[in-house]
Amino acid sequence: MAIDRLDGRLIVLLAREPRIGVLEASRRLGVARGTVQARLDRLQSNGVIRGFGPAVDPAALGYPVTAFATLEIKQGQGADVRAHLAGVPEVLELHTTTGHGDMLCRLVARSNADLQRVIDRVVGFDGIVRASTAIVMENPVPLRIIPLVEQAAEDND
Amino acid sequence: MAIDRLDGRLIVLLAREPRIGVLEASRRLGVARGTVQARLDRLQSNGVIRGFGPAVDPAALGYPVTAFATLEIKQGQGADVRAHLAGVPEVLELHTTTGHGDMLCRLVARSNADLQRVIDRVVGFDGIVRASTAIVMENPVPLRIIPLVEQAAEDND
DNA sequence: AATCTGCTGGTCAATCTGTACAGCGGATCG
DNA sequence: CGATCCGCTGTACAGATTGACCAGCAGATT
Repeated sequence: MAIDRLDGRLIVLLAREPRIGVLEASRRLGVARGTVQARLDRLQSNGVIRGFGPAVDPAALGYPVTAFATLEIKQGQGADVRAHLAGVPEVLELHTTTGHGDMLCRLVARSNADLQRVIDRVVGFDGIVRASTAIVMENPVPLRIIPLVEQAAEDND
Repeated sequence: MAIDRLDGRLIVLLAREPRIGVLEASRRLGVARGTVQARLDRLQSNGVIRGFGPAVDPAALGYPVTAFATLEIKQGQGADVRAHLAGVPEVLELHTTTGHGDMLCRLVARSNADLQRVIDRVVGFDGIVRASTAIVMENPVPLRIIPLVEQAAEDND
């Protein structure tokens, strides 16, 4: 669970250059190949590394518009709303939260006009009382993990 | 840019089982290995697939609390605020948006108490006028891309 | 009809993977 | 203090995969 500096360096290295294999990683880190293999196995069974899936860019797929929608849900309808939203491909992510809204979801669309269609589909469901949408203009910090990994590696060192 | 069914199947296959190589993928898809290689190359230079970095779980790293903060920014301070937030490891993602707030960021923390520290650090900056935070309780739909890829593959087929 | 493009099925050498082993140093424990 | 455990090193091996080619072929384009 707690990662040490070597784990941190390994993760950062893999994040920066995913194509290098275990052997090359061991060379870069200055440790034996078996060590890297053991660390990787451990990190994966720990769940620290969930996998190495391809990072797909929705924009390149033809969905350049991103938005966040805050949804207010009718009491007791949570499960139904979740199931409904899970069925919409443009819903990339859904959270239930504290605070003003009850749920927060990330949407993508083919254009601003298309976003209207997506929102209609998202909110056109009985359990949803109200929705407010914020369209993303810029993304100054894309989803990242390296700084956190470095932080965690130093804390647990 | 537009992906066809084979691209879609390839991406989905890789997303589901990242460890399989080009050879195994070609077997599963029933095409020649060279074809898979060519498709992969194309998808990567298109930017559809940005890479194969490790998917790190912040919770397993010791950061089980996630929150979204909506920030209101003083006019003209955007760039400074961005730089400030980019320097906070617990800020995993930052967007500028339309709507009530001006920015939306995703935070993680070691605990609810620790979240206070993170928020203080985030909002303790001159350009930030107001912040409202929503703590994530559940994550019914974790960040996903497969349904969108399938959608895109069928549209452009 | 000539061209292009993308896919096929095959080859090659080079590399990497998974697995195993013995040795070694540091830390833990009775 | 000595025994033991654990993680890392360095090495070995067979088997699989990779990247790079190639000629042939079918469908679409010009």
